[in-house]
Amino acid sequence: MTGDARRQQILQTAVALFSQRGFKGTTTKEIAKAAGVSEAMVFRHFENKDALYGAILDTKGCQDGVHRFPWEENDVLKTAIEQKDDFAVFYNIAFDALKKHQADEGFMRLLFYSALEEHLLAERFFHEFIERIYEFIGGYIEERQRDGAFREMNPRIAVRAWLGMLIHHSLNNILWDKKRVILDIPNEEAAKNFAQILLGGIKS
Amino acid sequence: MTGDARRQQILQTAVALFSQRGFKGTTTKEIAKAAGVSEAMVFRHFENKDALYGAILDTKGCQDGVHRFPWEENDVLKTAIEQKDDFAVFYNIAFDALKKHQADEGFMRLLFYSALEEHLLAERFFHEFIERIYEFIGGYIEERQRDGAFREMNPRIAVRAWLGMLIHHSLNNILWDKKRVILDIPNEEAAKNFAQILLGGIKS
DNA sequence: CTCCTAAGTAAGTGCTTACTTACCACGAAA
DNA sequence: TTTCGTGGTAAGTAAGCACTTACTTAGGAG
Repeated sequence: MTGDARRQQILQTAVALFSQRGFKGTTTKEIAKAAGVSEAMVFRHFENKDALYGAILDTKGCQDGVHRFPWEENDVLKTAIEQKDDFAVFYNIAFDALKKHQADEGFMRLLFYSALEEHLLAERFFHEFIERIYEFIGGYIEERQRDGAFREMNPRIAVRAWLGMLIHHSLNNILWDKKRVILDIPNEEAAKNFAQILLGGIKS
Repeated sequence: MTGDARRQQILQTAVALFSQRGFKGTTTKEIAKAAGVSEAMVFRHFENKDALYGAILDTKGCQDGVHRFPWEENDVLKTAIEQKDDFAVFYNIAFDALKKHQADEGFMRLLFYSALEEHLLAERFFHEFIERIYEFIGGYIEERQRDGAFREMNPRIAVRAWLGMLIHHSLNNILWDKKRVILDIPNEEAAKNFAQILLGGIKS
């Protein structure tokens, strides 16, 4: 196996373990064993445990789908924004996000762990990704306020409420209500209802 | 110092440390040092590290104010519910919750840690506390739907959206945006805006 | 004064941790 | 045929971990 392939493999193995047990709860020995190599190989490819964790957040953050911005690649959403079809805009943002959260539970757990453990790389992720979400969605709301379509209010509070619905719903599904005892609905229905609630709440 | 007093003191010290660093991230030596005793004293009072963690979740979950229900002790909220003053109901629920989250950051962090670590006491808390919140707020919404004040929809989705706004906002303040870079608003304003958004979104 | 108990500790124990060293195998180029 | 870079490991090391042992103190009862 080439060095690069092995590096990738160790990385993937580490994602799975860190997301299940957290940073402190995962040992380098476990990672090596799960990847089918000796512990020394882990340290040949990554300077130390921290660097491995950093590399995960780097590649996960940059390459994988989780934090590409939906309005940069989702054509349905792009035309909805151009046409100022408010329901379609928020429905598609929600549907897109819920789908991605569901598809990458491991990364969600990882991010949550690193926020609790106060890893500085979690901080970086939030500043690079979340701040831009507030800017983009907040910007759209501001534009629609100028159009007279939405009422006057701090757009960032609306974004906070909106992301709250989405992220909290995913968090429930991943962490607290895995069996869907309290609420068991498909993503389409959640997206539709959340979009209706938000729009009803911020329209003029 | 009496045995009981020391036990309580070790417990409190451990809460602070576990909530900051998680279970695996906290050593028994650190707990002992922070409590000003030798490590052996920790193990005299608690059989092992796990038992110490269990004792924390027990006392925190049962005795402290975090999970008393606001509609059982907040008089302003109780009269608002009787008079079906929808804004006052949701404003007070929000204000109460945000205040409690802010006052007990440590317990919030502990709960999230134990959810990630899949500690069964987190599960117990969820079923004893969160399920009853869905029942109560969901019940109120249903009643107002029968009155014709709220539109037809699954009340639990409305509750999910509502709790999402509140919990996500607290989570942001505790975990991701401690410096309030993205959004810096007092609890009153957050409660007011969230209540307005929800009510606008579910009214007939 | 003696004995007993409860609060307390210094100094371990054996195991695990992150990380290192010194070495091997093998295929391709010189 | 030698040489050399690359992918790989066995066997460490020092520090840190949860937990224990063997001991000391202090106060109160007989």
